[in-house]
Amino acid sequence: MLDVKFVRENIGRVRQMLEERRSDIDLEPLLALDEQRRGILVDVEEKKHRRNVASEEISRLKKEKKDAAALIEEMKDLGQEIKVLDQQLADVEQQFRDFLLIIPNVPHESVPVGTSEKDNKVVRFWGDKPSFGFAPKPHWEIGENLGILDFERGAKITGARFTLYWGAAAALERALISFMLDIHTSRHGYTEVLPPFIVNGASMMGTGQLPKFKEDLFKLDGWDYWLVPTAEVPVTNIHRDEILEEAELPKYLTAYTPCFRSEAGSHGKDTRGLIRQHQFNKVELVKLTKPEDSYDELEKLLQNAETILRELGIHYRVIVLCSGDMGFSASKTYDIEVWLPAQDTYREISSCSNFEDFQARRANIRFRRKGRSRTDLVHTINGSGLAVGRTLVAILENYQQEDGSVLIPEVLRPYMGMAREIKGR
RNA sequence: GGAGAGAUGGCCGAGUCGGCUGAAGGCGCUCGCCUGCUAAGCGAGUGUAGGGUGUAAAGCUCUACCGAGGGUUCGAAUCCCUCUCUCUCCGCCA
Repeated sequence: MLDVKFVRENIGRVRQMLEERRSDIDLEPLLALDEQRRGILVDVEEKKHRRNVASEEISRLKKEKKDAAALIEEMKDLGQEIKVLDQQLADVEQQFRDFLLIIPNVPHESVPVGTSEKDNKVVRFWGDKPSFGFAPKPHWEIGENLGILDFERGAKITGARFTLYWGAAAALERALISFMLDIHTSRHGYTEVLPPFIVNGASMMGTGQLPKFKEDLFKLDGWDYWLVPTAEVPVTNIHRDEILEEAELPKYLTAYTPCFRSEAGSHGKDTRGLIRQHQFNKVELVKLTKPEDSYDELEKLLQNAETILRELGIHYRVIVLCSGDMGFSASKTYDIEVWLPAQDTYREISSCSNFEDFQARRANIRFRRKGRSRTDLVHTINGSGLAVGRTLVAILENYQQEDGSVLIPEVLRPYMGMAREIKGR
C-alpha cells in the first residue's frame, strides 16, 4: 500500500509508474475520496469538540443543581449530526482504503522499464552447463524410471499437479530442506521459524495477496483461513501491528513451509513433471530492515540464496525483472534461474524482492529509532532460498548418469546416509 | 463438545452510583542533578494514529483509541448485545 501523502504529492510519478506496470488504474477517484475524507473529518471533529465542551458544562451544572435541560436538548441534535457524519466518514474511508489496496508498488529507479519478461536483464551467470555423452532425460522420466516419482498416484489421491514421492525422492526432498535451513542458520545468521501453514485474511492482506489475488489462493470452506502460498505470508506477519526497537533490526528469519497455489490461469502450462504443482515445499528467507539498509540487504539475501546452488554445484543465472514483469507488491525483484539440461532452458528457482515499506504499511510493522519519539515503517525483503521441488528437479536433471541413476551432490550425502547415488527406491 | 473466569499504557495493576481518567499507584525506560565506582537518592519526562497550524523539524491545538464491532445516553474504560482471543476444570484427542 502506498502512502496517500506520497500519492498526493507525487501524482505524476505514480501515474508514470502505473503506466510502466501496464496498469489502467485511474487515480482521480482516489484523490477525490481523500479530499472528501478530510473535509468530513474537519467537520465532525469540530462538532465532537463542541460536544465534549458541552458535556463538561452539563456535568458542572448538575453538580451545582442548576437546570441543564436546554443544553441537553441541544446536544441531542448535535449527537444526531455527529452520528450521520461518522457513518459518512466510515463509508468514505472504507472506499478510500479499498482503492489504495489495489494500487501496486512503485518500482525502484534501478529497475529496467519494460513490458514483459523479454525486457528482463541478465545480471550474472554462475558455473557451466554440464555436458553429457548421451541425451539428457527430463526429470519426470528419470523419476518414473527410478520409481521415485509417482505422478499417476498423485493424481489419483488428489488430482492434477499433485505428486507422490517414494523412497529416495522423499529422502532427497527432506535432505534439501534440512541442508538449506542449516546453511542459512549457521552460515548466514538467520533464525529458523516454523509458522502455521494456514493464515487468516488479515495476514494475506498484510503481504498483499489479498484483496487482489484471491483466485490464486486456496481457502478453507467456511473459515477466514487460507493455505499459505509462500512462507513469506506467515513470517512477514509475525511482527504485524508491532513497533520494534531500532536495535532489533535487521531481523533475519528463515522458514520451511509447504506452499499451496491454485495456479489459476496457467492451464496447460508445465503440465508434466514437478515444475508447477499445487503443493510444493520451499525454504524462505525474510528480512525486516531499516529503510536505508534495504537495498544492501536485498543483495545479501540474493547471495544467500545463490549459495545453495553453488554448494550443490548447479549452473544458474540471475536476472533482474523489468517493471512490467514484477509482482504487485515489489519495488525490485531478482530471479535466480537454474539450468535444466533436458529442457535446454533456465527455470526460476528463487525470487528475491525488496518491498520497501509497501507491505510494512499494510501490515503496520514499524520501528522506533533510538532517541526519537516518532515511528518509521520497516522495509521488508524476502526470497526463496530455495524452492525445494525445483531444486530436486535440477539435481535429477543435472546429476543424471547414462545408466539412469543420479549422483547425489556431495554436500547432501551426510543428509542421505552417505549414499553416493540414487539407483531406485 | 460441556462449565466457568478474564482481556486497561513497555510490564504489573487501580478504576466507587456512567461525568476534567489518556487513564491512579508501582516497575521499567529517557534526560538532568548528586555521587571515588556501582548501588541508592532527588527532579523532570515517558502511548499510538489521524486532522489543523507551521517552509521543515520542534512546538501548539483538536479528534479518536481501555480485545473487536454495534447499542443505550447530553456524556461510556465503566451499562446492554454480538464476536474474537486467553486461562481453569471436565470430556475427547496426536
